[in-house]
Amino acid sequence: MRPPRAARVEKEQAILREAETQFARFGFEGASLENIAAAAGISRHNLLYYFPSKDTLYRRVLDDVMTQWLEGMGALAVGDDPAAALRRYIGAKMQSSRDRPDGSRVFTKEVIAGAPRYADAITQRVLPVLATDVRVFDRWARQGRIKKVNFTHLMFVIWAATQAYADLAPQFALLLGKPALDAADFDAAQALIERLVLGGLQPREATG
Amino acid sequence: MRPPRAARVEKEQAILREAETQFARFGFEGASLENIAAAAGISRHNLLYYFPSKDTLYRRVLDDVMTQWLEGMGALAVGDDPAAALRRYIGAKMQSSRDRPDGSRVFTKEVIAGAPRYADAITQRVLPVLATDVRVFDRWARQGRIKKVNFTHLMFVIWAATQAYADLAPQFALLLGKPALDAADFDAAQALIERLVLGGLQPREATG
DNA sequence: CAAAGTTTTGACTGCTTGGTAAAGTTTGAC
DNA sequence: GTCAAACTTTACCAAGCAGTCAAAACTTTG
Repeated sequence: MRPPRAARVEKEQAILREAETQFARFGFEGASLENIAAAAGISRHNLLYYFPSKDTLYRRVLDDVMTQWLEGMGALAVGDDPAAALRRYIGAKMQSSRDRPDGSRVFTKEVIAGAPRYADAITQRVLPVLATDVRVFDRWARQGRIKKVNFTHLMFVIWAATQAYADLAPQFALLLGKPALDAADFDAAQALIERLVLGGLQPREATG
Repeated sequence: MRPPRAARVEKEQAILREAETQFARFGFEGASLENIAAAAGISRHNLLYYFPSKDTLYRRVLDDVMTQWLEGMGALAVGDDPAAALRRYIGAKMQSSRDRPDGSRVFTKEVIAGAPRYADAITQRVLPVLATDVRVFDRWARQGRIKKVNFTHLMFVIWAATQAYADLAPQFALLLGKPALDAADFDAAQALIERLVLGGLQPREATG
């Protein structure tokens, strides 16, 4: 029998959307299938028909988030202007923080807990892309176009800074006296991060 | 009756220590008093004698973490050399990430969830100290000693970068192919963050 | 319509949760 | 030793949890 995929896919997406927000708020252990199902407008038993276990659902959410991230990462070496490439990468990561903060939050919570359920995917999917990007940086450094620093840690810091505007947005908003971050905040943050990264990679004239 | 404080304080500290690791791993909803008590070597009911509710215990953990952080923050304006002050501040924050990563993790998880239980403390305790620090930056900028940027966001980025080496340490370790971050990693990260921040604040010669 | 498939629901299990009330035990001051 | 305060344990509660099994309802296709 040819199943009417459209309806099914649509329902799965609704479940995944709600799961993302609930996992972001309560973490794996704290979130409940009951609440996720209710938010998606179905019963828990029905949810368990589409995703046979809580673990399966959780991994799907993380898989989707990571797939989106890796697309941005792989594009770092496109073109050959370091400044342009870095700006593009920072912009893309920042856009993820704006558009899909809950995805980032689920991922961060998983990592904070020690990645008990997703360590394998991190090493298998992220590590090769990271290695490629670091090699690009090294080439640029050899060509004298950017200062040679520890590029692995540079990527870590860029991740941390850009993801913070998804994960820690509530705190930042509180400290800015707003109900939520607005476009101007994201623009200011992005400009600052670009400045720090590009300024720190200036090839001539060391700092301090 | 004069209670023998020593034993009591000691037991409370043991509970708080275990609570910090459990909350860091599982979050507020996911952590259980049963497990925290067991890790501290007492029964759940006995724990509830020292901390009358899960909420009380949780807030105490966060209070302690924040108190330690604010000490470092308030010291930013000591002396009058921007570079030295920033280096000192980054170093202090980085040291917190090394020494007490679980504290940072509990805090981050709370914020990611939208700070449902701690928003008041963040505004009441952090905001004034942040405002003071930003004013110091502004003075330095007026004196032409550092470039004028958005200093509030600068603090956010410094927090994000330094805390990441507590919160995201498991991910970083995985990607570095180690069981855990070592002293060299923290040193390299700290040097890089200092470089980015100080390089980005260079008063003359804008970047790009 | 009827049969084969897909989707939804109901009943149920076994377990853990935070919290209360009360009884019991240890402790230290006098 | 006495007595009260500090501490610990036992018993209990109502609620929520993930997941299994089978039956029922609905859709689609011959």
